[in-house]
Amino acid sequence: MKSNDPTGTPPARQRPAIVMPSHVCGRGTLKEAHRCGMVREVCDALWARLDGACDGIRHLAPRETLSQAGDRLTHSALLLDGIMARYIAEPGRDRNNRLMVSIQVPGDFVDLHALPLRYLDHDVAALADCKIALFPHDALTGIMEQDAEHARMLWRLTMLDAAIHRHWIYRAGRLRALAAVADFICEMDLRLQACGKVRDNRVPLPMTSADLAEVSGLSTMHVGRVLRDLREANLCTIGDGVALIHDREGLRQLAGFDPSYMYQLAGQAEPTPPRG
Amino acid sequence: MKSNDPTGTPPARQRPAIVMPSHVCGRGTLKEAHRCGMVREVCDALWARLDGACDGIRHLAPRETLSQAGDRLTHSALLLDGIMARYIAEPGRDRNNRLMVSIQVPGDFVDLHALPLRYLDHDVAALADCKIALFPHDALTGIMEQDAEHARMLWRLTMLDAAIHRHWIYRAGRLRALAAVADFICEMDLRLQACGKVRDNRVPLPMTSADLAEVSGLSTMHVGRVLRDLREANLCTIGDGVALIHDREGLRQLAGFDPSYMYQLAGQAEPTPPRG
DNA sequence: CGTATGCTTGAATCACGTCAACTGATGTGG
DNA sequence: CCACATCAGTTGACGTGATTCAAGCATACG
Repeated sequence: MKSNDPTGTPPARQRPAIVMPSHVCGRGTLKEAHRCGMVREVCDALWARLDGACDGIRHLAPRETLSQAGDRLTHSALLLDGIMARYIAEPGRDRNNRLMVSIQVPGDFVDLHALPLRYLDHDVAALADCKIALFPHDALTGIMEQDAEHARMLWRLTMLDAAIHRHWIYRAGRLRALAAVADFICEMDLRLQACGKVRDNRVPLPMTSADLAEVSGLSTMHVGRVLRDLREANLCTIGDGVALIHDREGLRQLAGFDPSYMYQLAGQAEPTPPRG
Repeated sequence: MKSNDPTGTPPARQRPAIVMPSHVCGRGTLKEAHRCGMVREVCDALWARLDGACDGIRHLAPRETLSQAGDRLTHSALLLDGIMARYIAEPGRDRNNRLMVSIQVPGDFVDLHALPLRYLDHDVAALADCKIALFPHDALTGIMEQDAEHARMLWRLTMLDAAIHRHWIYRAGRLRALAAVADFICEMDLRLQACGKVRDNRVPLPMTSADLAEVSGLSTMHVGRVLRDLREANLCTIGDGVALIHDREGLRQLAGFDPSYMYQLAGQAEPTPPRG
């Protein structure tokens, strides 16, 4: 299967894009507990249809690769538990020079954009132990054909992803190291709150300094300095798979954080669009 | 109308989101010449439907704003001629600290993502004189309802946009000033080639150093230094609204440019996904 | 017990930002 | 016609934020 490859030799091309579900599935696979975070937006009817379309649950080990750039994909995955990341590694697939372009939390579709695109421009991998639900593209196409409102919602989910992409461009282009890391923590805080993972200001964040470097485009060592500064400023303590938020307001102020780019997740009422 | 406001006073909220078409339109508005660049992907049937759905052509002056973050949008626009940009300006709408998160060339839908999102997280403005075709969201929804294949194609167009977003994240996070600007030029070269705007290696690029600074997250003056370096390295000469490519291969090598993130636009055959 | 992995620290270097002054082209009103 | 303003581009000096390299030190794991 597509695990991380310690031999360093690139996996042969034409790797089987076939997914091996660990269970045979069908109606009743998706629990109400899985309807968290971004996927909370879908209506009951669509959720029921997705439940019927799901044809597998799969577990991923930490650092395990789900798909690579260029793989022909036949399924898309909803992240049920854990945390996953998407990487661009140009040129020549240099592992040490890749950048994280997206991160997914429970309730996110990890690679729904592969439905209209058929293959992706980036790699998808698990950061921690993960559980995903698999949906054949044929079944998703069927859902789109039967109800345009459902098609619009699936589209919308990928557009919320794109809105986050834009914010990441802004972060990388305009924010300094300290503000950039603070901004990322604020985003993860909010997104993990939305799927009920934050208790007592403890944000579960199974990422090393090296992971944060791949998010922010900084060097690992400078990330370490930034984390120390955030800790000494009594804003938050990051490490051991947890971000402990000491001063949420201070952290947001430092980052200049405005959550409106996350639309519903920011907790705003739809009819009154945010204004700066 | 929503022009750039020299008085400095922000336009009153609840600005009319109503678009004033300069012509009354209908079938026959879209010419075959407008089917260039990204929109070349749409099939004849969808193109005909879009033609029927178009309810206005609008001209924009350089620097004129089409819409601002938070505006409730009722139309989406296809760029027929000119060049447009999308900006994030946090916090507090500081014009001098905004970043360009996207750029649109003829054949791009400028704000199709507003259809599932209803309002946007960023501003949209013209860089040069522009001509856009307007499509009411209701009519686009009608197209989606009638043919799921068309819905999938509209979705796909926005996902190609998102793929470019991801590359911009990569550029901002991983590339140094020289490589980043070179990379941007390579992208514009390719995209403007795809809409037939490049003749004799002259890429029409109506952007100032300040615009390029807003693309790359650099200061205006450092952009100036980078442009000088590119010129003295005999790679390309940028200025006066034109990028003159002297050595396309050298430029791509400097940037580490791999166009596969632009999918069809990169000129690859669909059945053989690109591999690095 | 040795060997990764993850975090830390310090010093040297470099890339980029900032400030200020200057040029040349364009436009405007008297 | 000239005086003046504006804007795009350029240059040089200087400050600083981030990278890089090297070394040290835990913990976890074979």
